[in-house]
Amino acid sequence: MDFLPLSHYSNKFWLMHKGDVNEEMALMHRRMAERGYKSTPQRDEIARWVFQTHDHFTVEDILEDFRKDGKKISQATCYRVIQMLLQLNLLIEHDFGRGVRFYEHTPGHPHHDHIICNECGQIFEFQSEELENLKESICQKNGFSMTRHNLSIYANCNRCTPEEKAEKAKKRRY
Amino acid sequence: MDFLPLSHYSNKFWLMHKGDVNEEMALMHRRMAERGYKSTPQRDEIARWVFQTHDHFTVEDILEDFRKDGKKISQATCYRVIQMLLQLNLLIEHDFGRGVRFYEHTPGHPHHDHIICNECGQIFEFQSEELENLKESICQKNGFSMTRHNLSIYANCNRCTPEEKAEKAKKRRY
DNA sequence: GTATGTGCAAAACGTTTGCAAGTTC
DNA sequence: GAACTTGCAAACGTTTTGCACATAC
Repeated sequence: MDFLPLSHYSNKFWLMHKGDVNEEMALMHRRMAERGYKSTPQRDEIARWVFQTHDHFTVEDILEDFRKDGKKISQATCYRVIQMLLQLNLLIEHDFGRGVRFYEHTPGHPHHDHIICNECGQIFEFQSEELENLKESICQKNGFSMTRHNLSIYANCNRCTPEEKAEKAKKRRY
Repeated sequence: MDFLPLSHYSNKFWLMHKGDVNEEMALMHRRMAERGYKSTPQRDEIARWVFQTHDHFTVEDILEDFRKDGKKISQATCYRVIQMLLQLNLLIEHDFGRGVRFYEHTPGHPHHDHIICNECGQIFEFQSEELENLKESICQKNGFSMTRHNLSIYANCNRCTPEEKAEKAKKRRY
């Protein structure tokens, strides 16, 4: 069991991957070409944002940043590009039961599970080989071929003080 | 690892618990009294439906059955009663990423995880003590006190033929 | 030039809420 | 009779869609 260095505490781990963004863009363009998707400035702009973000994000997060930067890309396009990235297997979708869909890009981001703090809303990631093997073997034994899985553990973290929790909970939009 | 006899194949397992409905109603009334909720015909009617249903259901499922039976209970009330049952810990909520919330009642229904078939949409249940222990130990080791968790495995089942899958997929609303 | 993608506004979806009227205790 | 619950319709927040215009190849 390994806890990844978490983007919420420090995103050093992921920043080491910064150089990958161009690689991921190239990968995307290859897959787009294969499937007949055309390359457009909007798609590139959104994809670059996505590949640069090493955290769980919502569509609103993208739009907010674009508004701040004065970039005008419509909401509809944004949703459509996210759908495309999902189709190209460059993104995965999470539903943490907060009424919004969260996304994270997959290239360079190995499978992991999530722990969501009930109190402060922070999303933590962890990996457990043992857990992965167990899931796989449960499926195999019972005649399922697993395509993806999603373990969300809701818990109370001991990472912040009650005061910090209250403050973070207040700031949470979702 | 045990596969429960699944309500989707046969609900014999759960039907054995049929006699519990009145017990569950009594439990609900006790908890309602404790917390100052008043007893109303609508609450009883909805609760009875919930406790009689040994399957994953949506609010729309309840309303549909009531419409069929000519029972007039408003949508708003239905949502409100579900919220109450959640508060009373008689119900748990699942989000299988289909845009609707699924519920199942907890009394007499031990914790289990889910496998959702990508092709036919059926929801299967299983229990694994090993898996539960592993989740618990991961949390403990890392300073989280787990309150609940949610493992959804998406897979292709081998339970029905391609034709049946196509047919079931067509019927799926969610 | 044709097929595809974009932006806008409107619709769709499940869910929640404000309020007046009705019910419970 | 005070407090709570209901039903209706309207509002909500996120996501999707229809359509006219623009762009990519």
